[in-house]
Amino acid sequence: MNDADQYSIRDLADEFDITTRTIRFYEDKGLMQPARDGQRRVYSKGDRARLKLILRGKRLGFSLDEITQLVSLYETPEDTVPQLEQYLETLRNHRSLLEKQRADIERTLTDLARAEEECRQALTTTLNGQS
Amino acid sequence: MNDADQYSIRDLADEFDITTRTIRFYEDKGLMQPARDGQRRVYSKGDRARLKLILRGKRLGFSLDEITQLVSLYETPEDTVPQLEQYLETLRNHRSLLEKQRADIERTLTDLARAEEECRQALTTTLNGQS
DNA sequence: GTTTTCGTTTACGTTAACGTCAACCATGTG
DNA sequence: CACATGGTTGACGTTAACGTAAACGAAAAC
Repeated sequence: MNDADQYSIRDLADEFDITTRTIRFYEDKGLMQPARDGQRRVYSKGDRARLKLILRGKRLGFSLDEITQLVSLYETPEDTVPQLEQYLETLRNHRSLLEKQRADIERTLTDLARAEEECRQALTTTLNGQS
Repeated sequence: MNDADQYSIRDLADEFDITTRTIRFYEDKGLMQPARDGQRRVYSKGDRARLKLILRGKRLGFSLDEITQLVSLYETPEDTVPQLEQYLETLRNHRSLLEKQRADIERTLTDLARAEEECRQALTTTLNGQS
């Protein structure tokens, strides 16, 4: 079951270092809909990519509800003009949110860099025996 | 009570669009220790800055426990060599974590840009009447 | 002077995101 | 065939991060 675009639930759990419970939970929440071989879940490459997206969203601090939105963004929307425009709107919102978050990170990194510098200064001073 | 580096709990709650309950909760967790005027909490400029840091951490998806670490990083550590080295270590860990997170954001932004492009293509195609 | 307006403590309620456990197939291995 | 292995569906437990409500104190407004 390891070749040909097919993954068991354990394959994915091990690869991404999460529990099978977590994966089933995501399915409960409607985030994934793997195929079945009889009773067992069978995951395709697309399912795997989708899970990857979900976990990326988690790392970025999004809730599962938000991730539901985010993930559905990557599926091609319907072809009517109002739907496309709605879709574009949602895309823009998510982008601006992420850009704010990136700015937050930049600020924090700057702060950390300053703290590191001060710390190194203190270390050399201390090592030189100056009280 | 609005001038001279003094803020009431409501001032801060309104400014940062959170509830007073949240601020008191952070205090319970040891994240803040405002002064008191009799029974009432009085927040200094430093307290306000600290709260700002906490909220930034939240936006970045950190837990309050992690934020406790992060915030304490900005206070000058003790001056013994092992403590300074421990401090530097923690700083580096946080930095690498944030850098990973930034990379995640870049990837997601790229994906979003592609989705936006496809969407705009679809829009012009649809507007041109091509089925 | 009393009645709003803020604030305080205490305590129980709630939601998201899983963990944990039980009871039950299915299957392949000795 | 027995049984160990891996998966499945409930169902209840747990933790973090607050929400909400009660019961009270103080001070500011009418």
